[in-house]
Amino acid sequence: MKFSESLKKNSDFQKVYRNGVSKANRYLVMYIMENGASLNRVGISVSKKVGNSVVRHRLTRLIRESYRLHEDMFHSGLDIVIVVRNRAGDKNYHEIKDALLHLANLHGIIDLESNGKK
RNA sequence: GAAGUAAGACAAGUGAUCGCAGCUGCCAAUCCGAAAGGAGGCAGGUGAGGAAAGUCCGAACUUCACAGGGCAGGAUGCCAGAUAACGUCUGGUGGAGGCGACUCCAAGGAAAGUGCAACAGAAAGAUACCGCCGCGUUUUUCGCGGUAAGGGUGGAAAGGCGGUGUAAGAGACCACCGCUCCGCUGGUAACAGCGGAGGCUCUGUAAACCCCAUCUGAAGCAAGACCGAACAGAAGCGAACGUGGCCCGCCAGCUUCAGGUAGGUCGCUGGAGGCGGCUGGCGACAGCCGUCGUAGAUAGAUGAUCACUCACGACAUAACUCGGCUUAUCGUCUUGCUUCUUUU
Repeated sequence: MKFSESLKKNSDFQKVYRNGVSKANRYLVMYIMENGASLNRVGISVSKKVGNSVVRHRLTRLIRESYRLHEDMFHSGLDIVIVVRNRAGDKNYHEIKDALLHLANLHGIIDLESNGKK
């Protein structure tokens, strides 16, 4: 990913959970916190309640792919944590992508017009 | 052809675009570096499973512990073999099921001891409820005694079955079968066959405690090895400044050392390896020859979109590596064998 790296340490996740702003819809929960850097850092969390290893890996990839393909639209300098809710287990790419963009729009961190030009 | 049984193979496919992780090659130009090289870029090729799962056994490897012996705990439990090893596998023996192919079996010990056996039933290491027989009484009834052949209960009722016998019965006696012991024969053995003797008096349960025999040190790749910032530590040096009348000392600084945190490198994939052939063995397997190169991430890589085809796609994602076991699973195909039916 060009403008982003992944969020790795547990302490980073905890920091975002504690200090960030959260919004949710049917399938996802998104936590946002400004990190003061020029890059975005993205973390994805899928609980074991959602499904077995295959389901969890698939959801992680769908979210990562959704973010990657729409990276240009996101504002930078943010720490983003995306938590998958239980009912998202059997959803396909388009539903996950729409959920992700919907949440980003709620947070006001994306620029929809740049997508229209592209 | 139908039904079944055993063994094995596969686990939707093709193309295009974008994306991810190692590897190989190239890079005059960007950044770091004295250089090697690295970051980055481009190209090529590779990239999860039959169970990768459960983590139930066994091993390899690593660290720690360790004179020797015993106890406790744990595991295994017919015999012989295979194997690095096993609780796995192979071939047998015995038992259970099936017409059969074939499948299944924690398959040592119940006179060492303890426990448990609900309910039913008269009685569960002992018994007489009904019944049968005898005697007494007697219209019936009732009482005493004998009896396990019959009924009923139960998972299980005192060896089975037929006869002799008897008041009725009973291994009381006899034949056959079974059980235990002894001998002989066959077999490496489990065991089988034959012969003889004995009693048939004492149920089941040891995936209940237990007894006997054999095995067994612990933890696990987040094992562990190496390099190694920062902070704090030790030793040495210590110009100037400060403390001080001055020296030592302290503070600051430099050098070295040990320690081993963040981080990095290794462990990390070529191995008791796959495939084919020959030889030995009933077989598990072993030996020899040829051939193949097949993931190594470290918050954790296999995805997305579009198009087409079909049977419309199950269970499920490597994390040090092997050998097994168990469990989950949409379906497709191959081969051997069995039973039945039809045709010749």
